[in-house]
Amino acid sequence: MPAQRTARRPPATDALSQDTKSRILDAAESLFTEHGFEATSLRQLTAAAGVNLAAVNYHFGSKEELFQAVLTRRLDPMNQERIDLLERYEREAGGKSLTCEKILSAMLIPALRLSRDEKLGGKNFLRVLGRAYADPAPFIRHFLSEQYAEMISRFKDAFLKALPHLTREELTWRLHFVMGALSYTLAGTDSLKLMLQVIAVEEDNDELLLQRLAPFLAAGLKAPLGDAKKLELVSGY
Amino acid sequence: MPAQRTARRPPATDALSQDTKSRILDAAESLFTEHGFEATSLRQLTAAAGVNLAAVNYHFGSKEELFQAVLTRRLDPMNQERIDLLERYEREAGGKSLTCEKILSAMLIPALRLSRDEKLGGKNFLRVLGRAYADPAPFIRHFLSEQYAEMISRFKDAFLKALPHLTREELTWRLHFVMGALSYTLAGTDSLKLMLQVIAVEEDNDELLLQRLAPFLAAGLKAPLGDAKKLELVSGY
DNA sequence: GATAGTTTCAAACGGGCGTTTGAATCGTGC
DNA sequence: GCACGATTCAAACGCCCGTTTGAAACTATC
Repeated sequence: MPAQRTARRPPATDALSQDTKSRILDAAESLFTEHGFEATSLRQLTAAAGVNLAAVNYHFGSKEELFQAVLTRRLDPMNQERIDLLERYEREAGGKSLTCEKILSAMLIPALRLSRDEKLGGKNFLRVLGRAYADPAPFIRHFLSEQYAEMISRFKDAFLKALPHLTREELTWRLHFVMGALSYTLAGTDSLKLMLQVIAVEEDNDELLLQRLAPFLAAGLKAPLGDAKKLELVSGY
Repeated sequence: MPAQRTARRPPATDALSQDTKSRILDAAESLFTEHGFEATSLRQLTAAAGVNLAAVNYHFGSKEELFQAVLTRRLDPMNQERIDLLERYEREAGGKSLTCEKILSAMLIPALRLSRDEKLGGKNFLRVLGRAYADPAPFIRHFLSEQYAEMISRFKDAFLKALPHLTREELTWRLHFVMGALSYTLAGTDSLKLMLQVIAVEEDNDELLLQRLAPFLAAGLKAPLGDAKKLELVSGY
C-alpha cells in the first residue's frame, strides 16, 4: 500500500528526527535484539520509535517484512563488502592463490567494521543476526540462505584453492564450523558469556577479539583430515 | 500446586501412553524445536500431547518452567556424563595431563550419544538447546549459565593443563569459539545448512560429523597465539 | 488556492494468548 | 465402601496481539 514509486523528495530532516521508516528500523533492530522477534510487539515497537501503530503495516506490509528489512539494511552491504574485498585481494595476488588468513580477513573485516559502526546498528544488528541464524521460522531461513548464497559460494572457491588438501565436502563442513564460531563470537550471546565467565573488560575491543578468533579458525581450516582413532567414537565406549 | 511429594505409584503404563508429565515434555521438546518458545502456544502443545490445557500449569507451574524442565531433563545427565568421562580419562592417565583430543572426546561423546538416542529426544533436543543459547530471555540465560557452570569449569582446568602455552584468558575465548562451532553443528540449524548447501546424505551420520569437527577444534585450540600482522586489522584498511 | 497523492492517526476488528477456577473424576488407604 | 488427596476437565478470565479501516493532515504541483 505505500506508494513508493511516486515518492517525493524527503523533507530534509536532521539526524535526530529521521523519517518514519528509519525510525521504525532503528527501534526494531534494538528491540528484536533485546526481546527477539516473536516477543517484540508492534505496539511497543512503534511506541519506542515514536510513530503510529499502523505505520509498520503501511511502510513494510507486515511484521515479518519489517524483520527482513532490518536484516537487509545491514546484511546486503556487508556481504557485498566481503566479496569486494576478496576480489581486491585476488587482484593484488595476481594469479597466485591467497593464504587462508587473507581469505579469513576478507570475511572478518567487513563484519568487524559493521560491529564497530555504533551509529549504524553496530553490535545490536549482529545479535539480531545471531538469533536469526538459529530461528526455525521458514521465512527467516529462506531469506538468510538467499542473502548469503553468493558470498558463501565465492569464499568456498577461494578456500578450495588455498587449501588443496581438503575435498569440497570437507571444506563445506569446516566453513560450517567457521560460521558457527564467528556468529557466536560476533553476536556475543549472553548465555555463552555467562557460561564461560568471560571478563567484561574486553567486550569493547573487537579488534582484539578477532585477533583471537582468526588464528583459531585458520588453524582449524588447515588441520589435517580426521582420524577415527583420535576420537574414540566406539558406540559402546 | 501439583502435590509431588505425596505422589502414589504411577499406574504401570506401556511405552506408548506415558504419564501426563512425560507426554507434555515430549510434545514441548518437539514443538519448541519446530516453532521456538514464544511461537509455541500452550493450546497447540497440550493438543499435541493429548492432555488438558490446564495440565501444563498444574504440573510445571508456567510455560517458562516447562521450558526449563525440557532443558534440564536432557542437560543435567549429559553434562554429568561429560564430567564423569573426563574424570575417568584423568584417572586412566595417572598424573599425566590428557591430550587435547582426549578432552574434546569427553565433551563430544556424551553430546553424540544424546543426539543418537532417538527415543529420548535426540536431535530435537539439541536444536532446542541451540536456539536457547541465542535467546535473550533472562530466565533462559541465567538457567543455562547455571547448568553449565560446573562442567565448563572442569573442562577449562583440563584444557589449561593440556595447552600450557595458552593463558587462561586466551583459553576462555577459544572455548567460546569451540562452544559456538559445537552448538551450531549439533543444533544443525537449517539456515546454515541452506547457506552452505550441505548435502543431506550425511545428516544422519553424527559420528562422521564429529570426526570432522574434532580435528578442526583440536587444531584451533592448539594454534599459536595470534599475530596482528596476519590479520590486517588496520582501521582504515 | 483547489487538487491529487502521500502519510499519519485513533479506533476498532477478530482472534489467540497464558493462566485460573471450581467442579468432576480417579486411585488408593483406612 | 467411604473419605481424601491427586489429577483431569471444560469454561472462563483479562489481556495483548497483528492487522485493517476511513477519515484527517500534510505536501507538492498546477
